[in-house]
Amino acid sequence: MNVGTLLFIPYRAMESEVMAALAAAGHGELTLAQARVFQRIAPGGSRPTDLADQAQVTKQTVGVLVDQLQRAGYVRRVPDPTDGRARLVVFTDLGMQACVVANMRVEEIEARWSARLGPERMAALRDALTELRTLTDPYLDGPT
Amino acid sequence: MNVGTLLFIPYRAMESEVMAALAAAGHGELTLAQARVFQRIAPGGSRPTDLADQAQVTKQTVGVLVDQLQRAGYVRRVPDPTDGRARLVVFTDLGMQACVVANMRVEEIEARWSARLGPERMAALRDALTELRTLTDPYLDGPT
DNA sequence: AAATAATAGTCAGAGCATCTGACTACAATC
DNA sequence: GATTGTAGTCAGATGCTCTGACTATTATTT
Repeated sequence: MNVGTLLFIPYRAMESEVMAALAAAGHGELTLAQARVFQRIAPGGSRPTDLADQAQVTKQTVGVLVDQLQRAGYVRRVPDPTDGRARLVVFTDLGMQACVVANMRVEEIEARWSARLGPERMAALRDALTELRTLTDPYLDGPT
Repeated sequence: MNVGTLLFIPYRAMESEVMAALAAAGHGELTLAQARVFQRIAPGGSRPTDLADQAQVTKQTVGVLVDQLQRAGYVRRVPDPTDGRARLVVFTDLGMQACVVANMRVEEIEARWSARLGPERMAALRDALTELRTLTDPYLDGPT
């Protein structure tokens, strides 16, 4: 089985489980596509263009998804004080709550993985993946 | 950065590069969704239902994508000799050519990753991911 | 300072992917 | 032989994503 598929399996498993945790916490209206943008919003807010780069979709797509997130009450758009053309997508209180739910579940999953592999191998896995970013992440020189 | 995202980055990079290699080899009409089903077809043929389980989409979706692959000449549907209800999706010659192109590129990418990490860490990465499957792969008890 | 080019974002329209629900055909079980 | 389960398809609807065109603002050039 190729490494690409081996990467995909746990990635997809984590994603599914986090979506389930969100649904269980009352955020069932969130779709996967919305969540993929949502999770990339920085604590201090992010520009739609940056979100598009990171999620590897067009900025039009991000625009649609941010519209939906905004209508559902998870984010707001505020003007970017440093650039009159830009706007920042920031969390609302509801959005931050969802963030907490998701992050807690991510930690739980990572703990489970670590228990299976042992702390050293888990750390080695993380290190290896981090190093691969230098080869594969087109977005390494990202925004703040 | 959470491990889920770290898994996603190289996965997506490999996928994109393989799609580019296919396009460069004249298979530019293949879409990502088609390829995700296509790559899971076993050498001896696979049932649509199995493909759906592995790709984690509904069998209706697989049906649509297999229709497209068939129309494009990459696969054929043949009756399953062991079960009158079932059909097997098998590669055509063109399909096998595309397979070769994809597999060669996968090997090339894995070699590049291995060169970066060193053979031991690459092997450890593969081992760790394989072991995680026991926790995360709903499809471990798969078909032949 | 004015003109030009580049960047951030939005609007409109189209196509593809995916789902739910309902259905047919065949197989397995009782 | 009747019932239940499984493989697959058909139809309809929704959601995601894209390309192309546009406005507003900023940066660069002359």
